[in-house]
Amino acid sequence: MITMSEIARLTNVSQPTVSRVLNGNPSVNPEVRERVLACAREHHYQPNALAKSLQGQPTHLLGVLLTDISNGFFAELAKEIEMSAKQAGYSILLWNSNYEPERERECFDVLRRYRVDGVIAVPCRADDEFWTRGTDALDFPLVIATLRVPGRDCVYVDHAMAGSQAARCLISRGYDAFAFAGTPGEDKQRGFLAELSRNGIAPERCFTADVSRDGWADVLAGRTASREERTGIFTSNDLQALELLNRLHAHGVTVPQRAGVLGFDDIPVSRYLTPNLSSMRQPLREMAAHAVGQLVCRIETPDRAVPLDLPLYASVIARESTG
Amino acid sequence: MITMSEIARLTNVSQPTVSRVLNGNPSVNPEVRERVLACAREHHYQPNALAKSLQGQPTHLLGVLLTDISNGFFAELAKEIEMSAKQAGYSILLWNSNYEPERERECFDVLRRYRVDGVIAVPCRADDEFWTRGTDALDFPLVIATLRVPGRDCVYVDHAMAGSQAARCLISRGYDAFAFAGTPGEDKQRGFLAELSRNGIAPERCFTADVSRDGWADVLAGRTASREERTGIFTSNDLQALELLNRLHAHGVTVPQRAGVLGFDDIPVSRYLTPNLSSMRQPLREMAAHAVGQLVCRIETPDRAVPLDLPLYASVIARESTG
DNA sequence: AAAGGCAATGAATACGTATTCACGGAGGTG
DNA sequence: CACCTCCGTGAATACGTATTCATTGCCTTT
Repeated sequence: MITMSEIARLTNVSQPTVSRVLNGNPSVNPEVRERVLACAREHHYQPNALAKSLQGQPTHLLGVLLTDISNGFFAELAKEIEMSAKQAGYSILLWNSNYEPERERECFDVLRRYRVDGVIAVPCRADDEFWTRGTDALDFPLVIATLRVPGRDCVYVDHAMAGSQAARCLISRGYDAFAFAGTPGEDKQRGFLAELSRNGIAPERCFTADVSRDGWADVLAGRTASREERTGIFTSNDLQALELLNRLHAHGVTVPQRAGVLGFDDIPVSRYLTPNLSSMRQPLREMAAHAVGQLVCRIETPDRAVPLDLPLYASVIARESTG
Repeated sequence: MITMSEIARLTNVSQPTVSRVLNGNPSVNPEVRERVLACAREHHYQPNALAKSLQGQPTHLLGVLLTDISNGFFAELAKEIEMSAKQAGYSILLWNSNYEPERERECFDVLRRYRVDGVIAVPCRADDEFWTRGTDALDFPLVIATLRVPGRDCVYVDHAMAGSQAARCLISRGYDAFAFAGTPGEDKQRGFLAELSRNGIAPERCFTADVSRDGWADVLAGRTASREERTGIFTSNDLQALELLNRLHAHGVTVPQRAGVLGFDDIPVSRYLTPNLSSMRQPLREMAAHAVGQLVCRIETPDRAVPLDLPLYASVIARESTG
């Protein structure tokens, strides 16, 4: 691959002059400029980004650490991040933690080796001390996406609020019993139950199902079938909603008449199901754009301002499964 | 970030000695080695990968160029590639072409700037001359994934064979009319029709639908409803299959009794549908592993051997929708 | 005891780039 | 005509690392 010195030799100038030409420095003879540019074009010159960074120049590399890019949600997020980053002139070094905290540590070592200018990360767990405490003396700015980590720059969706929105949606559709399917302790569950209670729904009409137990969908569907009320069910993600729809069908519960189902994530297949799945959509593009924006801002003006804590809001996409 | 020279200063040795210690060179005093290692650990030293590469060392960076990572199929592929690469000691520079050939060119410029050791690419179009011809004098090894590009290293799934397998599957289930839904001219379509013909199915019992026309699913479902035969339908991907199931349901066609549906890609939701969607699964992990393996091989022994042309085979996952 | 070999180490250099500094010449001013 | 300024240019250097080469001191061999 051709270098500046090589171009300098071919055009009978010095290497610094080539550097000046290629970086648009005005103080260079127009005739010389043309000669050098022509030569560079001819040989498809591309500057060595690595050598540049040795001069203290930024690498224009951004680390992106995800839990699992094969998950459609993160895949979409990654795409939006990549597009925003590209627009800002940065390239993406991708790393998958596979939900293993150990991999997260490993990732940081590698990213430091490549001298990335900054990192956008989706931690496995928001309460891991590696994220809350251990990264104080970091070598680069870090923005957390998807989760809220107090004290750090973070951009995320307010899941408690989403739970609350979900509850309002199901109430307004006339359901009179309610269930949440997800992992116990989730913010969505808290928000969901709180909103139900605020609306005067008696606790005995509110259920929760733990999706980490085998057969949860069957149990929940059976319970729904055996009751008189119309049950509005909110699930923690769309795949769970699909599984539930499947079991409800098996138990003869008609959707949306006897039960309403509201998913979360709005995966692409939702609109093709019978009935179409209602879901909640996270503002992925905004999340990515804000994360990259904040990161670039930190990179370019590294003063110690207060951390950004930006909650965004999901929106209900009502289709057939909620009537 | 701490450097070798800094460590050298702190431990009263020379920088080359530090280099020797950190690279496991045996000819260094054990006592000195311990002192240096301790210091490096204490300061969380990480070598500057960029400076290393200036010495002609490999960057251990792999470019990965995809059309669209938000597509679940490529997302899964990306994950497998990343895992294989990580295992081989390489990191991933990710780039999305968004199906725009212009972006592909742009990507190569950037990857050259970062001096990647090699590239795995999924081109927008296999017949683009950029891939078939323009990359002869490339600065790094290149392996094509997913598509067959004659004359280049490539690892892909044999779609014609997949079409043929699909036809055999549907025939064996007792369907007596057949349809393919996809883009005209696809290898899958060719293989599908050829196999039907080989099995003596009359051409008037074989249809094709062009999914790029609005309402194709409705038309195909209507046609299926109006005929006497049981129709076995093969779709080019699972999302199309879902759309079709939806329309078949609307037209009162029961699946799998009156029509069978076989998708392609085996996206995760397939198993939650009612009825469960039968599909064909591409060996993603093998594809990724072979692509990375071949690439690493080219990187480490850059002799001009004949290009690899490795077709892999998809397999039918029979669920309820094909009876 | 002299010669030879080896182990441990440091000095110097190279990689590709940006930057600082110095130099020469052209132009202007007094 | 002497002086100063500014423009265009090249020489030298720095960045962090690996490598080559030279040096030192010690141990073995004759």
